[in-house]
Formats: sequence, C-alpha cells, structure tokens
Amino acid sequence: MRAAIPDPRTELHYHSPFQLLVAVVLSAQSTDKAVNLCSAGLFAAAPTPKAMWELGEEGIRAHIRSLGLFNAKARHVHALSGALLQRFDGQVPNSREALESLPGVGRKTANVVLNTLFGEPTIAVDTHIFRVANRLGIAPGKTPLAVEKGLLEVVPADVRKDAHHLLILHGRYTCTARKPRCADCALFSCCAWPDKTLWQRSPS
DNA sequence: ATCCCGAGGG
DNA sequence: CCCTCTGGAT
Repeated sequence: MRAAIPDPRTELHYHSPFQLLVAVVLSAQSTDKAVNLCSAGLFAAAPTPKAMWELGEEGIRAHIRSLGLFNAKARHVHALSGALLQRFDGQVPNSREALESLPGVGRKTANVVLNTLFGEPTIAVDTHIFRVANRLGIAPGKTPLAVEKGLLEVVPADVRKDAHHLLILHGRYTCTARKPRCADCALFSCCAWPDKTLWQRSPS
C-alpha cells in the first residue's frame, strides 16, 4: 500500500485521479478529516471505477455512513463510476463540461479537479472561500459564482493554484466561520470586514 | 427554495 | 443545545 500522494493543494487522501474525484464528491458539507477516515476503507475495497461500480450503492454506503449526506453521496459515487466506465473509458475527463456532466459533480467539484489534477488556474468557491472573500472585501458577492468571477479578476493566474488552497486554509484555521482569530490574522490590517475587531483577543 | 444528514466544536 | 463542514440535485 502506497502512502498518500503529498499535495499541498488538498488535504484529501488519494492514489489516483479517480480517487481524488470521489474524495471531492464525498467532501461536500464534510471535513477532509472525516472523508479521509472513511475513504481509506472505501478505496481499499474499490480502488477503480470498475470495482466501485461492482461494489454497488449499498456497499459504498456501508463505507461512508459516518459522513453527512451519505445516502446521496453513495448514489452519486456509484452512478459516477458507471458514467466513467460507460462514457469516458474509466478515465477522469479533463474538461469542465465533461466533469459537470457527471453525477454529483457541480461547478465547485469540477474546479477542484481541474486545479488539483490538471493544473488549471481555477478557483473553486466553497464555503470557506465564499466567507473569506466577502470578509476581506477582495471579491464580495452574493453567490459563489459571483465571488469566483471577482477572484479571477483580482488574483493573477500564476498564483491562483496556490491562492485557492491558501484561501481555504486561511478560512479553516484563522478566518473561521464562528469565532475568527482576528488577533492572529496576518491580513488584519488589509481586511475590510466591519466586524473584525469584535474578536481581536484570543481566548487564551 | 428545499432537501439531504453525521460528527465535531463551541 | 446550535452551528459548521472544500455542494449538488430536485
């Protein structure tokens, strides 16, 4: 068993493009840690699209019960594996249109795959980036798509790949949803968030 | 607009 | 207890 591919652009564990795609689908409204916990067993049982399809929706569900939305995710991952076999020769497609045609894959997931797997300078706007971009004021928007367009204008293409994951890490560990650690924030002085001073002091 | 939906944190 | 976690389909 190989170790997980070290990748500064995601904290999800995977050993192939297919496994990354599945891991990202599983990560909806769930923490990476929770996904890695159950994906280990899932990928051991079904490392390829063919094996995943044969494992079946029920078999997949058994591995991911600890995740939220596990019912819909099991259905998506199973149908997704079938679609890869039937329409893409078992390979993960490298175009946005093809990716978004897959069950359980929307714009956000497609952006993550395009960036992480194929090196495209996309920015996937998830819950973290949506919050951080609005608070900082660098790309305010009422929808994820609006924020994405704003970020594409503001962030130069050559640093976008890194910016994507750095923004997520900032949102996860510093600019958290409920109790932001503004006192420890390196971006405090350039942050436009009106409420930023409310939590200047860390709880010790 | 609403549903799906478990685990961890505060 | 309530909120949040790298959303997508209906």
